[in-house]
Amino acid sequence: MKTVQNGDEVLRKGPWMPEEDEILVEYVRQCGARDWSSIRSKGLLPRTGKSCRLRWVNKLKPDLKRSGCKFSPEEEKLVVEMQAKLGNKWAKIASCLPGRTDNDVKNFWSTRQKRILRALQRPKMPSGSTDAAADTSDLSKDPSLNDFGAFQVQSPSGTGLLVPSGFVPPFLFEEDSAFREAPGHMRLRHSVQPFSSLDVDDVLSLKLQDMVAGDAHFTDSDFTQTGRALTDDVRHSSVMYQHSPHMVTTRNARSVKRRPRSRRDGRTCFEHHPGTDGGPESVQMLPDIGIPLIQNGNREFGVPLSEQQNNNYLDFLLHSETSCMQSNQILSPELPSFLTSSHQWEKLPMLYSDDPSIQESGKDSDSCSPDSVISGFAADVFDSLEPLCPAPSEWWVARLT
DNA sequence: AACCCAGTCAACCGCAGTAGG
DNA sequence: GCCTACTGCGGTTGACTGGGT
Repeated sequence: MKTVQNGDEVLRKGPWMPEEDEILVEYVRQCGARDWSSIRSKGLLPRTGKSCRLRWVNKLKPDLKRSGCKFSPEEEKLVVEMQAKLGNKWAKIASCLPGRTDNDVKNFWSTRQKRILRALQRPKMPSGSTDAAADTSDLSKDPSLNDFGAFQVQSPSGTGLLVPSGFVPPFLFEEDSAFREAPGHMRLRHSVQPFSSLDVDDVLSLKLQDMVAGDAHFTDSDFTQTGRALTDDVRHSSVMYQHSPHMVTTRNARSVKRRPRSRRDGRTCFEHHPGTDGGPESVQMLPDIGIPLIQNGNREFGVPLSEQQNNNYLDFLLHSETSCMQSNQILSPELPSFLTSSHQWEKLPMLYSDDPSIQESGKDSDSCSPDSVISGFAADVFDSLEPLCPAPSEWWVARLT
């Protein structure tokens, strides 16, 4: 219990005592749930009006579900749906959930978000990879993996989200004429402006189909409507990421994947593929934009296309993680995405196959960690990268502190 | 048993909207 | 119209707890 001297008065803060609750309940019974500040002015309780109201609303009000009562699946579903619809309007959402307060909903949501963050941060290592798995148990603490295998999104409040680079939604990348090499070609931007309207929740709640088809998001008018877009938030880099060199989109969010292409001077550039910018055929690109319907040995696994189209990005991530972990596979996007353009990379799935013969054919290293895989590559793999490309450590728009 | 960590919950803080003087 | 107090909301923090090591 904390007390604060406020002039002649002593204000009490911290946990409420049962006696205080009784006084408050009695006050509400007599005077109604209003004039909270008069509780203090009448000398009933040494608490601020705000504190009294909060205690009543969150704890003492009749018909509240008792604390510890977990959200039912129906409640969860409703919260998720309403949050997608309304945003963080906890009070509004809570009003649709009998017995729940805005605080309940808020806490529920933040817990859920943490769970998601952890799920996204958790590396998907093949079984039997012991040390490597332990060493990378938290991607965010592994700078080398960050440099090659992940991007981070940070909310204005500073909460970071780490996403394997292969999962980087392509719309996070913006075409920039300054980087155009020639008509039909473009280099990957090194200083991509993050679309500030895309905070973590935006990304995670996207419908996969929309991501590919480009129907739902990110027209210029959308940016205008969001108000925040491309303005201060951008300058403050509320979204921080590391680019995934083979994924680029145009300004109007036609999701386009451009595969690295060798140039005569040895540099890598990215070729525009007409017909991949949002038409129906683009749905077929789901696996192609880093969504892991990936080849592994002779198998494909991942989420059926029909299901992908119905899921949002978050659902998809969790689903794919689960399915891949169940089959002891590693998601290919966990690995350095730019290397997927290399022929050297093609043998990587073998490392993660559960078929020993396939494993053997691809194995030239004891460990299966992404780092060890990278170090196992021939040096010339990196020669094919864009020479002007800054070091991975410089890819960040800003570094998490 | 001690420690660590994640999850949960309660409460605070700051800000914005509103009503009343 | 301006100021002030009140109220409500959303973000954040810190205490507590339980499970795992």
